[in-house]
Amino acid sequence: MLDIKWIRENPEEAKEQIARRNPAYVAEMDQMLQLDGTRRELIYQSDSIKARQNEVSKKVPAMKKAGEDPAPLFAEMKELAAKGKEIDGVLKETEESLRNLLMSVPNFPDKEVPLGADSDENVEQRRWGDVPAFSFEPKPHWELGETLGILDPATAAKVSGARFHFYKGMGAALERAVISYFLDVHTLENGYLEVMPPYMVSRTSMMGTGQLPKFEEDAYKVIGKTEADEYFLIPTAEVPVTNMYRDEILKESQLPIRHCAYSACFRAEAGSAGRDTRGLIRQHQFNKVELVKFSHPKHSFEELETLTKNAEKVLQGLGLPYRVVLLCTGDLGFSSAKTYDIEVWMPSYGRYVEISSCSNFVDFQARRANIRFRDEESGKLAFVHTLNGSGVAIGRTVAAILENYQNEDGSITVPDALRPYLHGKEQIG
RNA sequence: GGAGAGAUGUCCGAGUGGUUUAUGGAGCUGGUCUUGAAAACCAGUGACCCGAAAGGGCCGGGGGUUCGAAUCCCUCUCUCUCCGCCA
Repeated sequence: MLDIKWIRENPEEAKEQIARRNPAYVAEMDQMLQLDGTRRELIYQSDSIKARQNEVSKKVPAMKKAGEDPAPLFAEMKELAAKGKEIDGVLKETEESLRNLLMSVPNFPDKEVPLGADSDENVEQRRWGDVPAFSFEPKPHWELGETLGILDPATAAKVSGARFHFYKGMGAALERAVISYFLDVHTLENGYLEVMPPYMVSRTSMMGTGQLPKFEEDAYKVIGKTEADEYFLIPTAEVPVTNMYRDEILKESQLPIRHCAYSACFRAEAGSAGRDTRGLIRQHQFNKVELVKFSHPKHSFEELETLTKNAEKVLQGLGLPYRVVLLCTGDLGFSSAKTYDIEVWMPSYGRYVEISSCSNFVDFQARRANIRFRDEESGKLAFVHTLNGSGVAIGRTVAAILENYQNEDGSITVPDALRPYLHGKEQIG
């Protein structure tokens, strides 16, 4: 959520900044300013009436004490109450409209984010590792997985539907090994505290991180005994882990807080019909290790750099070639001010494929979720900055391992780092 | 699922219809004292919203009763205690 106070004080700059993302939002910014003006006028009227009510009401006990009859005052009081109720009704509607608008406008892109329409205009930052040169025609991971009997989408389609997978035997073990390896790197080497979050969260939590209200069709909703007994399946562990600190006031000395979390993730993939229909790339349910940080505003951009490097480290550990791109304004996620995507080399695609997205949300999520800290210098409460990134997506990692480590006979060499997690096994198939 | 209790400012915690402009502590800031610190004492400081300020509003969310609600009623959300059930 953007800061309406800042927008009010810097309307032109606010419009310029939001226009970098999409000029269509400029009109919404004007609408916001108008609603804010109305709101403030109504608050002034409402507060004036209340002040008068309090003033008169204070006279009543004094008059009673003096033996006077306070009844003549009651006529004005009744009138004030009726007027106040009317104004408060309009005020409530205005505040609701303003809030809805504020909740549905995306974050300002950071000034360093390059201007661009879509992913073609993202800017490559660096590459790591050598793209493997095969002496044979490399197979896509879905073919390798089926031949090896370790991936079974057909049975999953029967049991659940499209975009689900059964992992079997060494496939399941490999997925599990990758999860353990990533968590070990992040907890033991990168200094993150592991948490295991709930997979179902409240509507309020989904609002807090920005998935709602705008992207409800992308989420799976779970209804219990009654309509009010409503949960959302988490699309990422970012949601429960960020909301751990919702409505909390942190001590400055606690910052930065760094958490890593493994979770299954659930996405409806609305609007992506026909894309990546084969293999592990785009599933309704997938596994992911997520990194989440709560930072002092002063240091959040440095924290984004280290977060990204922490995520890169696990790919380096597995020897998977990747590149890092800085997303342009047109490709930036709703809540993010600045995002680096990490893309792993996928031989079947003949290009790099997104495997992690590392973002600094600055105070956008913290304002929605009301996550604050006491600034020791000023003694004031201020919003923290939240960050998160995949560290990294498990299914896509397994796909990348199968493809990059495949041998001509269809077997897979197990990367060194994973062997301890697979009882020393060096090869699959 | 049954029964009960509760939600007040950064934290603890008073307040059950009208001088409460929300007691009182703790914390934080400044001062006195001290070689320094602690303690003690003095003063200042409270979330959030509107306002340039003065000031006003604001006691979990929403609704109601009343001339007047933190206080009474309804409702929602959450927390705690006991009982039952259960991996």
